[in-house]
Amino acid sequence: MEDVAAAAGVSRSLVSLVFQDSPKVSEASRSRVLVEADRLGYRPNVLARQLASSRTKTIGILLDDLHNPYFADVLDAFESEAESAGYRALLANGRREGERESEALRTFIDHRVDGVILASPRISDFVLTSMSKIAPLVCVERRVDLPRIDVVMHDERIGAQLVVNHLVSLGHRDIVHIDGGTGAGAAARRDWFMASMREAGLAASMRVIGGEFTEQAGREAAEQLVRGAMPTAIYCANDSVAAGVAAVLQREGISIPGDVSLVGYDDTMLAKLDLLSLTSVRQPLAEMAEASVDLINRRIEKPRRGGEIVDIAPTLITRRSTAAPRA
Amino acid sequence: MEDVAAAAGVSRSLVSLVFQDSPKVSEASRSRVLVEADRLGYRPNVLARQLASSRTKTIGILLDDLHNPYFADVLDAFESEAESAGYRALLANGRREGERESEALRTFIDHRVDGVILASPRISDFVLTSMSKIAPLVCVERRVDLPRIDVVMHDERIGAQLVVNHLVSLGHRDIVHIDGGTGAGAAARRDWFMASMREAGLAASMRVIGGEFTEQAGREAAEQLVRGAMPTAIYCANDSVAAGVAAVLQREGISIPGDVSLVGYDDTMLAKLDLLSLTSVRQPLAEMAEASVDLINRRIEKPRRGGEIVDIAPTLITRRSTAAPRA
DNA sequence: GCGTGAAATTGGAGCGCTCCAATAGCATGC
DNA sequence: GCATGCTATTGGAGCGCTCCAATTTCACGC
Repeated sequence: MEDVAAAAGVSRSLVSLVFQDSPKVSEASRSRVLVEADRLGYRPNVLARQLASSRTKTIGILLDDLHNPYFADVLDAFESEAESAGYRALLANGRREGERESEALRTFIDHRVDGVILASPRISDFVLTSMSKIAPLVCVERRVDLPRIDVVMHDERIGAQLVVNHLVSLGHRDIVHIDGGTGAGAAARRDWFMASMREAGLAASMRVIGGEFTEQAGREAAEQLVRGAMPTAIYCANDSVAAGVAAVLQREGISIPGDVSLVGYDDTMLAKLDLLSLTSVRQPLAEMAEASVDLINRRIEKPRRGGEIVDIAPTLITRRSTAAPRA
Repeated sequence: MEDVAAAAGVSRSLVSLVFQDSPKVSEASRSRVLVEADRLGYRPNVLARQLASSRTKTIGILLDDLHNPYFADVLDAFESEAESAGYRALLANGRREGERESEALRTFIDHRVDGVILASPRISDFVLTSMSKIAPLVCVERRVDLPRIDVVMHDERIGAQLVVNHLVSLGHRDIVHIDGGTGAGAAARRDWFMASMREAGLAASMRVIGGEFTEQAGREAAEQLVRGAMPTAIYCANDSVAAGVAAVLQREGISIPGDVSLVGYDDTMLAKLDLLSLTSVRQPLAEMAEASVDLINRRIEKPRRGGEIVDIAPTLITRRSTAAPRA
């Protein structure tokens, strides 16, 4: 920096201003500095810059499990949103353990990120509360009710309604939901399914099977169904579960959607696979990402604001796995 | 830091030493400092630390496409390896564009990472060369031949042999390879397939169909095969291609492995899906990660070392998609 | 020619740490 | 009692930048 300043015949401060895109630098000096910087191969040291300015222009994104294709989509949406809002994104992988997540969160804070986005975190409320005093926190897909923490959710209620209405309008009445057990958001997904069925006047014919958010759980539930009374449609807690169900049905020679319609949730890569071509609920990740970054920005400006909850409507992507039931 | 020092009745330097785990601090002072730090909620500022020490203990991991489940596995392996070697991992997403990758690499360097691991990068040799003068670079799964850049590959030759030997020992002779077109590593995969077939004395009955590393390409190739002469086994350039092939075969009522055996590559989540249960070649990611971090460490110590190439043997994971051909 | 206000530029302190050379403390042997 | 060789501590300069208040420059009107 010193050298660039000398070469351009200006002070260090001026060079600093140029690299901050300050408007109060004359065009002449600006270009002179830029030329010399380029010639000398100078690039500002991000670390020093961050230390001096105490703003890092970085947000942390904490993911739960990169093996779940859903989180790849989440990451993509949130990273590009952060980027277009002028932030650099730092990533961390919680690997499904609250303990590791807390540690990752600490690391973010040690790195002085301007804010953190937590996707379906399992961190305890206690840790969340204490961290929220240090940096703005946004929880995505987990409804926490803590003083200064914002929440972004997609609207589970609409998701359930979309699925049930779609199936009902195709003529299904006998619909089973395989739930996500104790997984994050599983309860809401199940409850809204039941509510939607009741609304559709199908309270009598609805069924719920306990599961988990995994392929394995889908297989087990499907085997149970195959041995007992098959419904005409199966609505799974997520796409992985649906993949497990599909595997069993295929093995048993039960056709999708000929004999049974199948619906997933999250619209991941799995749903798009031609082999499965799964009707699935797509979370509005882009909008959720936008809302999250916006909430962080607003909390940076006004740290003592109360916690907000933003709900965003999902959409249903219909594919070949759903059709009218056999007459 | 000042406050902690005062509270513990020592100098700032001593506090610094404690947090560096220096061995030359007396047990008494150490615990006193630690206690006070904890009481005051002091945590060292990573930024300042990095600036002052000019070592960040961070390595950058550049991935190509997080939507490809293969890269999720890669990330996992490399991140945990970096971590256990005492590094923090910074992630970036190249999104399949050389241009974006170069930029991400720049960002890493701006952040003064101690080294960068590039997974199947598309960056030009020119950029690679100039960056390699600034930070240690390791290319994974791309065989570059540049002065100070190390390379880690899995051994494509062994991969091809494993597949061909497995199929041949099951009794297959008529084997088709759907290749990855111009994708990274596709040529090697194809060439070693042909070499292995020749070695097995099957030069006459081997076939190669041009493709790409995508599900779509798999479907197209499969349709071509269905319309023409079906082989008894299909060896795909990767698991996504195999998924595409499987979709078409299923639709056509061609049974796997009854009518045709199917083999993939990379052993991703797709291969593990019960629906597909795909025999696939597993890259030794853990070993590759270990080698990469080791190469970075060694280049930090000895920057002018010549570029090394490390090859690691893959293994074959057999599942239900392969069996003896119909008599 | 001079005062004026806005625009452009500058010097220097400070961000929170590390690292080095210098110093203090302390048992050891003679 | 003192030089010796340790180990444990300390002061202060420096990492590369930003930011503020102060200063210079400049165009303008009278």
